Amino acid sequence: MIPDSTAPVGLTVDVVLLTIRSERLSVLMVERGIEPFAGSWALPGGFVLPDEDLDDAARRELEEETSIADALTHLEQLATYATPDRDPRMRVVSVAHLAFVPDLPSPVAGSDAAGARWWAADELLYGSEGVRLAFDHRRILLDGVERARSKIEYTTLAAEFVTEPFTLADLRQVYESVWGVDLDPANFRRKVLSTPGFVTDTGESQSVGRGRPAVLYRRGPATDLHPAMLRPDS
Amino acid sequence: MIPDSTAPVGLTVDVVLLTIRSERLSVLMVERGIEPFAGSWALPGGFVLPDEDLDDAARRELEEETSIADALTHLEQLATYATPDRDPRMRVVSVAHLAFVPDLPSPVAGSDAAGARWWAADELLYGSEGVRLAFDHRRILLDGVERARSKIEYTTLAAEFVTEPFTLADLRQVYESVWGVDLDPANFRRKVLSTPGFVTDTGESQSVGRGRPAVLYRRGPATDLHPAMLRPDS
DNA sequence: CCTTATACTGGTCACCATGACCACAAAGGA
DNA sequence: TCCTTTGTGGTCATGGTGACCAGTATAAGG
Repeated sequence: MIPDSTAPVGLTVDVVLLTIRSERLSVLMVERGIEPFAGSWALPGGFVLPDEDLDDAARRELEEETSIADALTHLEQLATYATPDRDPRMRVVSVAHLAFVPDLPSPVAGSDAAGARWWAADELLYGSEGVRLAFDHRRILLDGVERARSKIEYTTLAAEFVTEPFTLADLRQVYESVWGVDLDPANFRRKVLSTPGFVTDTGESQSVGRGRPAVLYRRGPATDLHPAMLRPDS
Repeated sequence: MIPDSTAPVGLTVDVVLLTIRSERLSVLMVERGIEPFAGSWALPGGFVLPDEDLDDAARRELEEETSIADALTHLEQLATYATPDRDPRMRVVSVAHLAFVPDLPSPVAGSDAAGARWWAADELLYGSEGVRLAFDHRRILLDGVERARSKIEYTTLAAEFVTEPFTLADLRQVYESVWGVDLDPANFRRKVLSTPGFVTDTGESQSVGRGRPAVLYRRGPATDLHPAMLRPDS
């Protein structure tokens, strides 16, 4: 019971910060300037301070490295990664977190790290280019994307990806980008409006160029979807 | 980036091991013999060895403390708890795991710890008796039970709670115990049998006293339920 | 100015899963 | 031999969904 046979371990947090950019699910990454994995892209994160809670550390690191000062309305724990050799320097246990923000909450400027930018998730995960991810961050990113895909099925968290006010097409675009499918506009509308508290009508409408103007909505008080939004096969 | 400002942290695993005993959802607990929290009940667990993976540590601790040698067919990570003052001795980060076993896989004998026994989950969580739980293990247990409740909705993991061969009544009892509801036998049967690969028919049947004998089944190859098993309101 | 393309809105219809039942079968116990 | 109990098989109404169609409201183009 006494930790005499335990090696020193480092405790870190990493954040999978997702958004929708140009109709694509995107993730914030930081280019590493030092070894190991210098030049590779890593999830924003870092060591947890003494007496600091995990979610506090996640928010602080996001602020320091990427100046995303936006109060993250949703930050949840994703999973913990502790494979002994995942960091060549020492044993490091990383508690990964998952967060959603609307498109372009801030232009990722004034960053502490060498460089921070948004990457399209599938480009980073399945792109043929020689993009290199640090540590086991590819696995973490895979788990984060999968968690996001299932979370928007049975919660209203998809609305965290859009700025208020938004149209039902905006919200539908979130589902289509995260799931990688096309949804029928009419059926999607019926589903969202039949869920009490998912969105609230503002009465106003907006035209974005071609097509009939769409009614504008805001996020409603509901947090769960019963029954869930069904994800099409492919 | 360099961990110079980090305090030493201890890394532990804790396991929420659930089963069904006497038609009640039950959890394996260990009585602590030493301070802190001597005399309180704790989840089985302990420190992770150097170069040891988290799930290996969880299996080893379960073996050491409770002699549950059964190869756990399902052991999943639950969540990580790292509140700075959760252990009065030092900062300890605990990665909680969740596992399901059939009723009475072994009588919890030859235990390393002072005492290990099964507790009915609701008795431990909401009982009026003066049962004391160590550390933040009440919160971990709450999260584990909630995870189990939702997991059996959309996976076939409920079958991990029964010994083969089993009747549909046995499987239904799992859902009723975990969810705390009553299910219609006929509708439950239709749902299970209409899900390909949930269970496989053995052709044999068994009589357990009163009532018509029930057909015996084994676990099928399916792992997911589409659509999910619906949990009644209350 | 009129036509066309585009996209949001509103509706119908068939299908499927489900909940609430009902009836029968097959065992044990009084 | 009832009678109770429990598993099995079925019907029926309801609600959510996918597929589809029609109408409306805007911008772009001739």
